[in-house]
Amino acid sequence: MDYNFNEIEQKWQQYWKENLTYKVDIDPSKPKYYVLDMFPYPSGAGLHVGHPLGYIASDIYSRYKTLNGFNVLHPMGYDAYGLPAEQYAIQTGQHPAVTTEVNIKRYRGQLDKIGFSYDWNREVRTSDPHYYRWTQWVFIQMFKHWYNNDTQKAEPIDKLISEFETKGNSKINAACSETPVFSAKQWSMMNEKEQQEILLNYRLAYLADTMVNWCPALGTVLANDEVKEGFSVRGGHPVEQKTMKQWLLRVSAYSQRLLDGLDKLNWSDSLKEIQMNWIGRSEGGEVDFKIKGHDKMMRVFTTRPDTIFGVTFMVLAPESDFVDLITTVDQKDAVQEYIDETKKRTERERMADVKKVSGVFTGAYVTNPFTGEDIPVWVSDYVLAGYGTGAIMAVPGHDSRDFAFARHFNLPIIQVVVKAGDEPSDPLTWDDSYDSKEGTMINSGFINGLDAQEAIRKTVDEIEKRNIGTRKINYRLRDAIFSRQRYWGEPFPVYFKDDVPYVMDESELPLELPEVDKYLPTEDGQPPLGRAENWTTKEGYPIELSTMPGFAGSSAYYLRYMDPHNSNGLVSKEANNYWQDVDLYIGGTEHATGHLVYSRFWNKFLFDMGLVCKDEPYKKLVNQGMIQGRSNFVYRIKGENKFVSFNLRNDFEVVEIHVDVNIVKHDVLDLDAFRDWNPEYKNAEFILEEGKYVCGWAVEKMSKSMYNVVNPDDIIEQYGADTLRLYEMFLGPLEQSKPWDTNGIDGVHKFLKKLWKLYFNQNGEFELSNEKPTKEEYKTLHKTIKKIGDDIERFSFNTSVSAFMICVNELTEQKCHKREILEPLLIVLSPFAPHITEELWHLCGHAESITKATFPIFNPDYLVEDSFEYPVSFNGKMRFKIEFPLDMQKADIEKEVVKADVAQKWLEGKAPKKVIVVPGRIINIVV
RNA sequence: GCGGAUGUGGCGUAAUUGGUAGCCGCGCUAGACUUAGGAUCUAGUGUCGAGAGACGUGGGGGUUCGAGUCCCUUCAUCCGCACCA
Repeated sequence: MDYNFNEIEQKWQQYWKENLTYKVDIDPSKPKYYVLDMFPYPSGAGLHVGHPLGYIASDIYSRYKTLNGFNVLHPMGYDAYGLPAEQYAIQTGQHPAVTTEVNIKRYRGQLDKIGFSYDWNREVRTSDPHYYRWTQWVFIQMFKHWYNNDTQKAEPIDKLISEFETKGNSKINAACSETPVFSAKQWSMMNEKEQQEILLNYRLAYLADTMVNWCPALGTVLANDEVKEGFSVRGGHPVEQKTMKQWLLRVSAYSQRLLDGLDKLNWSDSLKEIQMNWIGRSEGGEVDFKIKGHDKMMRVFTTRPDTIFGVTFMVLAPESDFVDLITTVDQKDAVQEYIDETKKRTERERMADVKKVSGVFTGAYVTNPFTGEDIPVWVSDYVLAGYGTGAIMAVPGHDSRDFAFARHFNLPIIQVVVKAGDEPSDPLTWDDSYDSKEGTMINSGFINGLDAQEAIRKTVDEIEKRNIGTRKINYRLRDAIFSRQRYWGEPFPVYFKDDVPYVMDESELPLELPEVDKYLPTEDGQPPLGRAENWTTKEGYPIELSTMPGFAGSSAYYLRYMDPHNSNGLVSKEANNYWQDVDLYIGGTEHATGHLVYSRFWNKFLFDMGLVCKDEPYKKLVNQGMIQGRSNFVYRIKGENKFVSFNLRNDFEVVEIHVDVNIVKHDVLDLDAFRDWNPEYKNAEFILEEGKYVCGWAVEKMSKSMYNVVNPDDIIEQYGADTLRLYEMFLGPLEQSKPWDTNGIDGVHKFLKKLWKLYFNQNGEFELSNEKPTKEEYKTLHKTIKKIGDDIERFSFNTSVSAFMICVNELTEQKCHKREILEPLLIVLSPFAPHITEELWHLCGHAESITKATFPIFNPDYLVEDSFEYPVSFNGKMRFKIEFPLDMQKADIEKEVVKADVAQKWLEGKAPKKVIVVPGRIINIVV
């Protein structure tokens, strides 16, 4: 019987489905293990061969854990809301729900063919009202909570209100927007609207005027992680800065906890690094500078308070409130002109000429609290409004941006730090600022002679003593803008009364997405929901028109999988206590600053509420590398319909043209297929080399336009899912990015055929012998058991595949057809190739699925040897091998090896200087 | 500029603690079987050299009996962040 993979795979996929093989339930008798894949956005293009890489890895791990007695939760679902479906809807009028449904069906079909062990009973879709009801519900809870910096956790807003009622807000240490101080009495005097506006400053989900990333082409605002270099990540449209009233999540309240939490996580260093940079903690202090001729103080944030004696000017961000306040009459026009100029520039342009120095003097001065000197205040766009206080003290001597600015505008530069071994020098001779991370303070009054670190401490102490500032930690992490002016997303369970937002009662959930006639903004610029009829509460209050962003639905999906059908809560206590958290999360690194920050935040909030038992959601995270495309080229002779083979192309003037990789094998073009590929090439002629047309190749992104997309369905059709699974793993280390190259797939497919043959006799009948295996056969099996177990534990799946090949090669050599070897081998292989092993397992006479088997136990006794063939090196170069018993004494080996005939040649009659013997490893002779 | 990762045959890669560099596979070469081969099997395949042998893990230097692995230095590629005070 031949290995008929198509038949076998369909048969077992059907069996698994009918027998609910992969259904899991809470089972307190077994340890739990939760393996999660980052769920996909179901795009219209379907899956290409790169998408399942991580899914295959996690599936192998899940199956392995199951075989080892764990109760494994391994779910899958869809991040079904998103821009592409909506853009398509705008173009075609087709409801995004319809296209999404079609795409999901296609994804599911493709996933099923690969033979994953997902419990589909637990599938979630973010666009399903049963699901997004809980997204909305969490939003309501965030609205109803504030962050108490003293207790370092979220607390109910009611508690805050009663605090306001009794003591006002002066004693409250909250993560909040800027709010004036008020007393209990003042609070009680406020009307409802005023109170609600104050409360918005405290809520974890709040509405505020903020500078947002506005993308005109998409007609929506975007979060920071959705913008890269001034363009939208989705679609690549330009993004501009604009002030708008938007919903935000107070993620910044959790900055420190998000940072601290990283320590405990088993994530790659590079990923942690990315998150640390994104959160961007910097320690320093805030200092007040008295503005001359005003009562007000100008507060700046600095990480280097020690350099305060080196301050020669101040710089304000163009958006700073101080600009209007302090600009003198004769500088007004110049400042206004500069601000108008900067406003016109897009974020993109601003970033493009970082090196270009620009700015304008306000005419105003502040007083340095330590030197008493007057310092001019400038405005420049190198200072960001959103970071620190939007104002800086410039220390041109020791900061390269300040240095460039001072040089450009001829402002004084003072050296206040000198490195050990250096002499102070004249700043006029410098090309750049002087590195001051370490060194001794000079020209710095009371901190002169101190080491910089010590000086920082002493300066801050002094600042606090004089009550002109405080120690301060700043974070780069911004609150997340949470509204999108789009249709295809979760509606906000929010209505407006007197322009003040209120959340709906939980009983009103889910607030379902209404129908609209068009998926475009309204004529007066309102979001698409402005087109919905009766988009009001029962009482007639208008409902919020924005919808939630993509990360809303993906922030707690891992919790919902634990208890997907629960209609009383996001997740039950029972389910959460059992499944706890994700033990293994596999996905791409592209979510490092988006999803992985937001969902950690989201989870910490739920943890504060006492709803979940773990404060970090993803214990271990593995980033699979990207699968790039491998493109092929043909070379068309200019002006002719004639193509020249790769190695002859330099003899002609040619144009390089992408050719579909699916009609190229081993870089040799299928000429007939090429002629059929495009009518233009129907009559193409070819200049061949050795009778073949050889194509060029390059590694590029996998995309339709490069004709290098390889579809898993085609591979499965040709080789089967087991081959696909093995080959994806065989390509190289999981975490490394690599091009997809179908060329090597034959080897993996041959391996399966070879495996298959071990179970069949010469007449093609299934036959195993019950004979006792030889020592060698046992050794082969147990070596493999050990290797595979170790490899899976460290996600080294590529080496597993070659270990299986070695195993099958050896068993073939040994002509082993013994049940005692070949049955356990099936179990070991089954996580990788579930179909063929299931088939053979049943042929072996088992009635139950191989997934219910137990992973064989490695017995080291089978690997014990009594002698070892030592490699013998001379001065580190291996020259010959010689066998000695393993229990032979070092001294005896030393004597024996020198006596050996072959050794004489290398010793050239001389006595060795030294002989090193590492038992069981190596002998090295120094001559 | 800062941070991270990676450099090994024609190609994908292996070498888990410093101990035989190149496992496994692709491709290639030769052969067997075959009407045929994009099937199967056998042998070979890092480079140079007729050979003995020499060289060889991006380059240079070091530690060591011994370095792909450790240290210093340098180059290249990829990724992330970036006027963050």
